[in-house]
Amino acid sequence: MESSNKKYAKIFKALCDEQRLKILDLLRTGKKCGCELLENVEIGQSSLSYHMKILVESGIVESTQHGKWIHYNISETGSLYAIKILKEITSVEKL
Amino acid sequence: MESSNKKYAKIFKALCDEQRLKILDLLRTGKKCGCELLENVEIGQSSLSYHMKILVESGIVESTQHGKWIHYNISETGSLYAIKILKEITSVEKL
DNA sequence: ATTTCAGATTGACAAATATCGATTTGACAC
DNA sequence: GTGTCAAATCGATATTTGTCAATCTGAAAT
Repeated sequence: MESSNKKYAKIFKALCDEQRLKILDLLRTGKKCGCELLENVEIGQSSLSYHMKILVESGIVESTQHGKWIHYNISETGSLYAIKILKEITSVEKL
Repeated sequence: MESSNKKYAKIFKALCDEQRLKILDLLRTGKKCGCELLENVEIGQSSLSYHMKILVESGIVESTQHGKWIHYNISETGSLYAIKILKEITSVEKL
């Protein structure tokens, strides 16, 4: 319960950067590869790769390799988990 | 829609630090003043004040002054709003 | 009006983050 | 194999964040 905070912080850390929120927004219209994302974001390739790693490790985004491309999409499981956690940590205990 | 990302990032930024999650957890059992929180957290008074400001500005926590004490509590409105935003940004558009 | 105590603010500093350009890796074509 | 293109990694750097100790502010009590 104490140490879950580290895990939870990691999830919300994925969501506290403007670039990553922009990327997430791009993914809302469906699965996209890195180079597609790169065209719609104002950062370089290495920075994009850095952000994608954070998003994937948070569980909110998942990636699948298709040859040399990697396709990214919003993970429903990961998203629902994040929502569950958010509800939990903001719920006031009833007496 | 583009610039809301800044606003959203601010909300999730409140949740991406272990100390703040710890504080939120303490508030789950009810309204508490700063000095009470201070006793249960391993940081100094100025750091606590810094974190409380971030939490309050995110809308997830609200504060009320009682004399020289300030009471903090989890805001239901703010929490519901955060949940709403999280659902939105992770929802995949249906065609 | 002085003292006391809760909380905010300031200045300094270390650690973590986000960025870039350059290089490396890995898959597919040729 | 060689070349090509997507993505990862590395090294350097600027910015942001979290922390502390010290000081300031503001309310309540004496």
